[in-house]
Amino acid sequence: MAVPDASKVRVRIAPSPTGFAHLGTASTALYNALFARANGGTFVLRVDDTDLERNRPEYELVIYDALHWLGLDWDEGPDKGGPDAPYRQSERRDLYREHAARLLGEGKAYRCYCTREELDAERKQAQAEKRPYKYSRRCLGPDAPKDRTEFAVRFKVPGGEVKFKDMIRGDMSFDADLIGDFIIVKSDGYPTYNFASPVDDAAMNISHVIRGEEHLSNTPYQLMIVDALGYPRPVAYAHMPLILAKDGAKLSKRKHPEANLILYREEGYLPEALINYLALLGWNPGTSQEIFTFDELVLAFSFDRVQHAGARFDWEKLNWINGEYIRRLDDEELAQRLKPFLPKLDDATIRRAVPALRTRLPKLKAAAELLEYLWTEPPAPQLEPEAAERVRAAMAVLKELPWEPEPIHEALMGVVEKSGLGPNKTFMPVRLAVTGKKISPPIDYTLALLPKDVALSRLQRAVGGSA
RNA sequence: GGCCCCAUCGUCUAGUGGACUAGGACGCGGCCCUUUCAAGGCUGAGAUCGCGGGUUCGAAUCCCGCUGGGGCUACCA
Repeated sequence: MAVPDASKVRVRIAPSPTGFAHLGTASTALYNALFARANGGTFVLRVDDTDLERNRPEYELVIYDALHWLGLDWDEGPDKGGPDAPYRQSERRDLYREHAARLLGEGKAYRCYCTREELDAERKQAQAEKRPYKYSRRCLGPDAPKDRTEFAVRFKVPGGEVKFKDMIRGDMSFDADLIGDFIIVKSDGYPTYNFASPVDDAAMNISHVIRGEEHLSNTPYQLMIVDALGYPRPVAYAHMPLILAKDGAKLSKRKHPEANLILYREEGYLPEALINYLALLGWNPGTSQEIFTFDELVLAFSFDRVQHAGARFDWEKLNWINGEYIRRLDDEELAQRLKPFLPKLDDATIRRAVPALRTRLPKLKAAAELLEYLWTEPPAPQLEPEAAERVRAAMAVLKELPWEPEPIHEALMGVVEKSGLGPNKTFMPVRLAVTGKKISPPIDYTLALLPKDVALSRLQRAVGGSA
């Protein structure tokens, strides 16, 4: 084991490979990464795969992929190795077994042969009598069931007061007399979360435990394990406010699509925009700055400006931030990022479209709707005679033009002027004829992006007749 | 039920006893710009600071109670 060095900042995240990359994991990873970077520390990724039912090895990739996309990179992990390898809890079972044996040997833990049914009955009984439930310690006494072979290991909770420091909430204190003896090793031989986590944190010299608020009440459990094992406790904890759904409920993957990180990439949110939004959910810089690069966040972030209450997720604000980031991208960069969302278009066309797209995209995927007319044949519009006349006038000048936005713009303005009518009297029927929609990029771009012959034939078709 | 955390515009938040007729951002309304849609500029509405008691000359800010929300209380993490 590495020599503990209290001055060194080491933080970790410990996601479970359930086949789903959760928004909360990104949020926690972000705060850990920020803290590590700000303190010249190390960011560890540990895979918490102790639930045989739910976890699949191949699901690790889903998490790596999402975190990489967000640019949240770790220094040590199952895929990278490191001084405290292995970083997969399923591969650290000897360590947990060893520690459980030690606790067992010292009388700080004991085998529990109770069945789930018996335990359920105990719990229901307590509930019926309106008394707080704690395990009865049956297996510690003379009533312990004999001739059974399957057992779990329980930690013998010493009771008393458990105190610790939370960087967000200050001094915390829990009454451990209220905590029943909890299971640390399941009957399948795997450790439970509240055992594996503190053992690993100690073994990996984790200095600061930064995680979601749902773990606040777990902390006394884990601290008792650390103490019983004689390890130094982490320097401090930080329990981040939860991200809530729009309706104020906890984000669940079943009910709330926004819980799924993959969705953001698919919809065309920029990773740096999501990071920015996540940072602002539950934290604020104390200034009016809203847009932050990662490096700026490293400098500005501090736990004492973290909110204590859960924060609701808001698509509108995310869309705004994402739009801000999109508008700030230069042409080439925006074209590159747009490519996956416009598979039907060649690079040159995308590049030509970019200036017309920039201020119109709350997310990259919106480009597809705006440019759909380039790869689909729109229905021919029904034009009023007056509108058809405008289209004919436009066609007349368009025919002789170099096919670029500027000349198209100038020529069309000439047509508008001659008509003595508002520009929209000409532009809207042209737009309708070419795209089939009332909304499109500016008309000069709308036309120029289409091959000239295609554009003209659509106009011709709209006024009745062939080209 | 028990324990713990929390509570300011619809949402994210500023605010740490007097500068608060409670500020900003998103969203929403209006106006301007304009070629549709955006973007941009200006502007407006929107919170009796969850409720009730205290403390104080004075409370969004401190204390107590209540209510409401969330978490933990699993051989899930």
